[in-house]
Amino acid sequence: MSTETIGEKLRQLREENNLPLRKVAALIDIDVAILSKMERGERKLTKEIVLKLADTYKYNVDELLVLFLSERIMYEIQDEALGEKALKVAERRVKYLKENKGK
Amino acid sequence: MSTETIGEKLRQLREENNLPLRKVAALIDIDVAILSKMERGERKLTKEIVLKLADTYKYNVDELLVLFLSERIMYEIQDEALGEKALKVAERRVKYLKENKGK
DNA sequence: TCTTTGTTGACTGTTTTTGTCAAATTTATA
DNA sequence: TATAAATTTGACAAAAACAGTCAACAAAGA
Repeated sequence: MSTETIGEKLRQLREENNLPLRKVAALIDIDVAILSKMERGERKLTKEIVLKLADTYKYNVDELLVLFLSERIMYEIQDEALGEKALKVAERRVKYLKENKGK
Repeated sequence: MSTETIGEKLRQLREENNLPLRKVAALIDIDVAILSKMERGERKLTKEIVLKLADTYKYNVDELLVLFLSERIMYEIQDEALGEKALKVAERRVKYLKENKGK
């Protein structure tokens, strides 16, 4: 099971592409410092940045987005004892909403 | 399936106990306006408030907390197409963390 | 050593959130 | 209806969270 954070994943991708922070930051138009912090989890990523980076590295966008979203979800439940139950309830509700969408 | 929000649930509980906002607000030491907004979903609830209200109404704390947490989770994924997948990934990760807790 | 790369922290301004309050509205009851 | 009780609403200010900019610093390589 993959236990890496999205930040770690993005750093890995950047290194595989042999791109320095400086260049990637320029490509997606943000400050080097911010990108550095995002890769290390010191700053939260945004959906937009994730999309731009997926494009930059030509990497599966959905996989990155799922990782990104799941991390935000995990942040919400932190170390809550009831986290797992809450996840299951949320899942049921999402399914319910999907079935009744547009209604 | 229960599709009510935690706010609606809390309002229902308050009414079942025949308590006016004024009194409950005084009991848990917050402003009436805030409690009113929380019940109607205009203000986000906090874990602390949920705990205090469960106590005030003598209602199952875990049930309310799960509702509370799942609502925050749903807020994170909103109308994301990948929301359901992200939930599943989060679930796997929580389980993984549980198994390896303390390590 | 010089150069490139990455990290860190301070500083600024902006947005978001929070608490407080009073006026306005709704609801219930005498 | 008139009065009181209950609830809602919006304005305001304080506090907290967040985002972008920059320069100094540290690490690693050529």
